Amino acid sequence: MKQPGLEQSENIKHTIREAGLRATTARIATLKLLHAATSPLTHAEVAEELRDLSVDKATVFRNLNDMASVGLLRRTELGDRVWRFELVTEEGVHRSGHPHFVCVDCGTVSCMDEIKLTAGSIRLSQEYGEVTEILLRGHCNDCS
Amino acid sequence: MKQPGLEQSENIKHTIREAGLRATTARIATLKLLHAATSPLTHAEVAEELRDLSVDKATVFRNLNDMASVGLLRRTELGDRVWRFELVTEEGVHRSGHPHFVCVDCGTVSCMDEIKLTAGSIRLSQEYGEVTEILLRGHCNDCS
DNA sequence: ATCCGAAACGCTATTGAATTACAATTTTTC
DNA sequence: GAAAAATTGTAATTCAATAGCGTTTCGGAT
Repeated sequence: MKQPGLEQSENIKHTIREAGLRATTARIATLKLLHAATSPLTHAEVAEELRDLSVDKATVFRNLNDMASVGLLRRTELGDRVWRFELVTEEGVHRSGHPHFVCVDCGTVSCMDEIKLTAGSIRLSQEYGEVTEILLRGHCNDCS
Repeated sequence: MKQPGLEQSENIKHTIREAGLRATTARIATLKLLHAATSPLTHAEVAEELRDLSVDKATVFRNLNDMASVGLLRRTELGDRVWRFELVTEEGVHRSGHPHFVCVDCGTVSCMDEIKLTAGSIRLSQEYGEVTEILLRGHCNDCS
């Protein structure tokens, strides 16, 4: 009989190390939490959940930011001055710089892969600069 | 010879009163400032400009928020946990939200008035939801 | 398996935008 | 011009987020 929890931990460890970070218990727990979550979580929410493991708030902040900066997580701001974090899945292909749609109500981030804003972006680049991220905010169909 | 400054003040006074607020010097100065600005201004920027008139920071905060809540200003959050305010003009393009370009290096915000993402947005709305804000991030021409 | 340097942690203090309490002042209306 | 109500100044406060620093832990090399 397999032990799914253990196997998941090993996968997560591997993922963290692949990203160039050390696989600490706090980081593993953070990723597990975000993996189970159905919407982006705030610093405070993650810190609350990890308090049982006696993980300090500052550590949670640092880990979330660090993992976001290496591409494991996506950091979004919904308009209430609070950062929210969600897992960047393998198949999500966050790399290629496609637009994102963020629901300001539930925080869900949708990747608009198929939308072609490329031509417009190129035209914009000459006027304003190099566009690295396109973000649309609004109320998603589930929330409105 | 007309006095354009005075006339503008009278118009602004009228606008403020129409919105149901009292036309105080701080509010008039704030609207004049935002009228002359080419991009949204932060609380801090407005407060800095109004310091000569010995207007307190708290007053600037309150006035900006109050005028935003009655529809004279638009309050936006561009991802750096700082509110920015811009004029909502009666006739202009500013009526409906226009895209913003934010330089991730220097923080400068540009209003992309002339860019027409409207058609695309309408099309997107059916797929994802109601788009209320369009934001582009990147490196502006001065920084790259 | 043990060692060691770098990375990460816990704790505490600090920043900075934004908000609030309350008394004093200004604006509007009569 | 005077009274009522809205607005302001001052100072204190909140809260997310960040930074300093000594200690601990991780992970590759011996």
